[in-house]
Amino acid sequence: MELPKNFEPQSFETSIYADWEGKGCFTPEVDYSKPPFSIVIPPPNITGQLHMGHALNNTIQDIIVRHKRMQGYSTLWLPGTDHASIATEVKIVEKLHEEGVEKEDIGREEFLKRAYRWKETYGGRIVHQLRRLGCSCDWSREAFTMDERCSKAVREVFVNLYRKGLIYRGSRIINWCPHCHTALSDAEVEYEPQDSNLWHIRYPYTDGSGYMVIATTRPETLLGDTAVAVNPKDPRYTDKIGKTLKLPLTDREIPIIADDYVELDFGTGCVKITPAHDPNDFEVGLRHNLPVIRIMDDGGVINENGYAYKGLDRDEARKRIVKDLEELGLMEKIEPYAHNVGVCYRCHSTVEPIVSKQWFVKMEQLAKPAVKVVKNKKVSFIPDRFSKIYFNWMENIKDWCISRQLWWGHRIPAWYCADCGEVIVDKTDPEVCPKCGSKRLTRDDDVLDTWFSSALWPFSTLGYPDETEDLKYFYPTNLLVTAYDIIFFWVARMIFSGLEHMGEIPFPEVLIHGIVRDHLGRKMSKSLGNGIDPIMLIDKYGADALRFSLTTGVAPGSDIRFSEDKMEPSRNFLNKLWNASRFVLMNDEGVNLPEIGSFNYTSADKWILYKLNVTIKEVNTYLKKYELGMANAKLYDFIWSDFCDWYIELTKPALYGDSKRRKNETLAVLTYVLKQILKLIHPFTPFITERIWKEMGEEGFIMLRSYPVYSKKFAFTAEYRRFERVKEIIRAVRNVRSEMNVQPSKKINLCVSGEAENYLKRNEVYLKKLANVENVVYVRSKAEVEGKFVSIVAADAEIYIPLGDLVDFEQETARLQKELKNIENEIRRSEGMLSNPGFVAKAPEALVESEKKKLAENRLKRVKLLKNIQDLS
RNA sequence: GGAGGCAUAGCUCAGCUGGGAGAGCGCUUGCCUUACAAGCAAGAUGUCAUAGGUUCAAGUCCUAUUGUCUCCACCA
Repeated sequence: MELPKNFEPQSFETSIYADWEGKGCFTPEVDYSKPPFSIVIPPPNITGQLHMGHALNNTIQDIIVRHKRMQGYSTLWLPGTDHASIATEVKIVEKLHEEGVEKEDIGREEFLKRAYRWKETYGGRIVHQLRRLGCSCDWSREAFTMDERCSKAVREVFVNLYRKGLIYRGSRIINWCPHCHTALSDAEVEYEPQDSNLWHIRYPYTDGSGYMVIATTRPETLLGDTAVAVNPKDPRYTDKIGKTLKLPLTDREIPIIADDYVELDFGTGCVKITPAHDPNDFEVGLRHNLPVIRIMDDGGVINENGYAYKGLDRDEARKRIVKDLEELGLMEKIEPYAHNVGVCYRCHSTVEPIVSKQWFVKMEQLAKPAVKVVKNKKVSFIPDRFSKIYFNWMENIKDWCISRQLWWGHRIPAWYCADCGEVIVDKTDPEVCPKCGSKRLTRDDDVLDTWFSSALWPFSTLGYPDETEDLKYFYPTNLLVTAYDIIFFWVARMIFSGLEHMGEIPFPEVLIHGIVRDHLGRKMSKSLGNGIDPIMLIDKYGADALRFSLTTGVAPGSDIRFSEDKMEPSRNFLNKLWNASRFVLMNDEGVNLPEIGSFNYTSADKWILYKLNVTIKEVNTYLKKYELGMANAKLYDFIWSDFCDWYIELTKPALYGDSKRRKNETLAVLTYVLKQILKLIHPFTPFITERIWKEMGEEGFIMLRSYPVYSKKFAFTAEYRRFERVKEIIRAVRNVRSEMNVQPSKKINLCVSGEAENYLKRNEVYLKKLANVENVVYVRSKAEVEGKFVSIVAADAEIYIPLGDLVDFEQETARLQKELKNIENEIRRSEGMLSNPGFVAKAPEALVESEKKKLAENRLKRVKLLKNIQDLS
């Protein structure tokens, strides 16, 4: 039983993971004698590589999952990947392009073949990286949003929604990406600030009575104008309403209409209305029954409605139109103007609002119950403030555009009859038109928004629409863990989908965490090149160190600033744990240790067992609340400070002493505490704990053992407090040694008087070992102390350290004066509180009592200090 | 325009339902003490952004201000 001298996580992490996986440790049974606990992973895109965001998200999940598993839940962490329709298609198109091929050249079927091949090659990459992280996912249940199971669920849901009238097809204004050639949902549009101009253009009245000036940021859309609007209450234009204008650069005449949408105090108060290319204008157009003229094709090129500008790209058209207007004297002025421009979240091209025929999900009816379950806390966000973000979105939601003009994804299950025009939406592919019997059916070319299938993830992965055992046992899942940036995309949609299709919430809790930023607080991104590769960190420091770093000093929901230098403290900590374990193991000579509780504990034993017990309680409490940062801190402190710095040192006299019995009893406690420690911290650092566990002479894996729980048999409160006093005295002696420049190797003697004699006698061995003391002499008063000495004052003890020539009276006086000052400050504080009648009357009694006790002790200390100072002079 | 977060030691951040300011890194001093120098021991360092308020008691609760970040909306 011995560990290698050096802590080298690289040497064991991979094989331990393979061992776990091979033995089926991650695969839970559907077992009704146990409570279930399930989490579905936020499926990473198959295009992705593990980044720090994934590392954080999955570390959090794995800690919670491992804790629950050890607590005896039948625990399922269901992994999988997302086909990421648009992201993947963009990638594959790019790759084809590099080969000199366009997707249209090879056709849909061949394209999909290649896409699947690409998925086979790269889609598993991230899944293997999760294994490196130590994620205890049940790979036997691994899902993919486009696999058979999930696709069946998608089809089921689409057809059901369609039949309920919650999915419809219609011409609406949607966001169009001219680069990806597809529609986008509102959530897929990002806004970027852009410096542009506000062009003021003259639109002449048709009656020749001058012109109206309109202001626009998009002069090229002039070609599609079908009206100019003014506010009905605008006195400048009341007499103009109903007149017509000659639309420059065209042969069209357009009316002046009145609409409240126009602001009085912006621009000129006149707005050009382009229903086909602006969402607001589209609404205005509907109200006033205006024609809708599309002037751009799907690639952002001006079409046949664009007069002389036909065939020009939208940017080029803008330049030409501005130039032509200037030449015609129709450009009143050009003002610089900064505004936000919508861009595609995948390719960052400027999004073009256009009118187009698309499929939509009607949201109003679905959103209502989804808002309600969060309002009445059936689903809670942790931290709670994120529910506001959710409400804000859900309560202002518009219909969801779900069709995408892409090939990679779930193809919409709708067929059109060429003969009668019937639309057929069904769970099985139709052979003939049910209305006219025609066989000339063509399937809709579009695929569904990627998020349509992700919305079903908590139940599609468990077998929906079939009533599988998994679905019955594990649904609803227990928790969802995700970053706040996909609350809209994903969380909200899962909630209303679960309610609609399962009739039940998908999860009662949503744990929201922050984003990993770089050391300057910037988002880690490819374009900035400031990302850190988690796999590189794992190679260098080990997965445990990465996991520990990601949970150190974090508050729920807040962002993390991360840089590589956060890895060293974690690695050092694990090295500490490694070496402490080596210490325990190397002293254990394979003898049968006595059972814990079968012998009398020493004061130090009781102290550590008490502290361990408290730590167990705290860690469980924090884990239950998902306060990983706090649990992490408690473990760190207990292991490093209490166990390593104090307890291990305290055991050395017994381990190196003559009594075999004492040695074995001490070893029994050491071993017990270490095992508890390993279990406690296992969810955070699974590899090192499993590796050490293998040397501890236990059968099986630590990951399947039960998690420590608080035990009343270690409630040694009084003993703990007394031992804390011993520690205080040890610290004080060390301090004196240091301040008096006593050589660390030099042994000193202590003279003790006061009632502390009682317990110090019993703890002498620790005093001697930890403060390097030769002899402890118990005296009545300091008169008995020989030679020059320095003194330490406690409420229940006075300690004199004869140091002969090392003692400088002046220095010693100064030291005692400083101590006196501290004590007097404390006394003043206590007196202040206790002389306040409000405090005595209203504060909790226990607090008042402890304050009184402190005051009494400090007064005693003051008296002793004053005496010692007096005696020096 | 609307909503929210953050502001604590030189740096990065903890601080739960109010009750004597903490960690890591860095810094100073001394130590290779047979688990660990990726270490041990002893230290120094804070008008907890500002101004009010509530309370016996405020880093913690309330209000306002300043700075900063984010999300939503998107007025042409």
